[in-house]
Amino acid sequence: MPYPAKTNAEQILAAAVPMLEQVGQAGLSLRALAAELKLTPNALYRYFPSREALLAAVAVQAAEWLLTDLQGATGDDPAELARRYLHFARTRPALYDLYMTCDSLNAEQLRVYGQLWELVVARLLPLAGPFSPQAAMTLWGYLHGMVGLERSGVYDDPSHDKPRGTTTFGLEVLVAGLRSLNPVICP
Amino acid sequence: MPYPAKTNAEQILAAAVPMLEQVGQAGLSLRALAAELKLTPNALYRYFPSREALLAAVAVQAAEWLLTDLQGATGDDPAELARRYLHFARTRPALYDLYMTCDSLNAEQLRVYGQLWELVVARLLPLAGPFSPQAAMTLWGYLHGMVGLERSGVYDDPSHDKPRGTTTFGLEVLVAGLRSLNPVICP
DNA sequence: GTCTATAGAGCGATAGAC
DNA sequence: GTCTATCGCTCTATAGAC
Repeated sequence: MPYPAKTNAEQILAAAVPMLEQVGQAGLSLRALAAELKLTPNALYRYFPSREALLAAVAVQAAEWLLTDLQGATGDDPAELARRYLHFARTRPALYDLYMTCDSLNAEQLRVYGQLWELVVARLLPLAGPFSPQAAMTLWGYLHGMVGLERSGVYDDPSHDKPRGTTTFGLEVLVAGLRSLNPVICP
Repeated sequence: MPYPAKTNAEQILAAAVPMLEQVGQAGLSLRALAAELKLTPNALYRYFPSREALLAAVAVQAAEWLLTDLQGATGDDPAELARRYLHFARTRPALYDLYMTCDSLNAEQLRVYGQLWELVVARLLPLAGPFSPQAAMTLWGYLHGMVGLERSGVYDDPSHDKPRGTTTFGLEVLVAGLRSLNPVICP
């Protein structure tokens, strides 16, 4: 055959991830990705029908990695879960962004997202009991927000001494609040 | 004079705000903005040296509006402050985004941001006392995160019944947690 | 399955006339 | 201060040869 396969979907994804981390979601172009793989841009369309589909595949990859990370948390302490979540978001910001904002996932791809949600709800059961879903959403929102604040650089503003290490402080406040709302469950 | 002034900085900003809300930060183009004002793209450069400078001016405008909204909150209840913050972020999402992510502000422009910070810290003094800065950052992070979650559509996922109305729930948890950490200040 | 070539569109910013 | 004209660059996606 005159044109043997030079690549495959896995290879393309593997090249897309570090490139995404460098240039961000909006900056990732099929042209640059193809060049990195020493291909013409057109070749990628054999494996992904559109740029959007490729990004969706990367988002699923990100969700799977995050799931694996969170599954590694042992015990009932939500702080361990939070620590791992923050580590992923901080060390792979563009991947985390894509995971949070990608809205072109099909039903099959959404399953990983569901697994993540269920894992967190299950881990918060000992702390929050029947309020576990609400607690999970609250914790998720808090962590997601702190990641955003850290990234926007509000800690670096020298003129209005922002407190350092607030992320941990807030987490303790949150856990304390959950405990106080469930004195029976968590005596 | 053959070419009298057809516009000014205020008018340009006034046109930029609704256009930003429609197309988002990345989608705002000088060409479209100029067309809206019935000008050629080049005319805008008399009033703003670059697209980035124009966006910075809009971000400051956004911060000023948010400050005015928050100043309208009376009493010591953080829920009122939170309600107004959420209302701004929900009703003017692109403006809120720009306010949170714009990183090309000069020192003068950053002053409004400082005023916002100081207002929140002051309002949280009765609740958190000496921990007021940490409490402010925690509350800010939580609200910012919930805005992001709401926007990413996690509440709409039908397959994994996410709890509704969690934003209020989490706020109460947060306040309860702050109270429990400061039993002396808030008996 | 990859290639060349191109369609078709977008953008920020600048030069110089008036 | 606004205009015309343009530079120089970006991109996704498609058509058809091999």
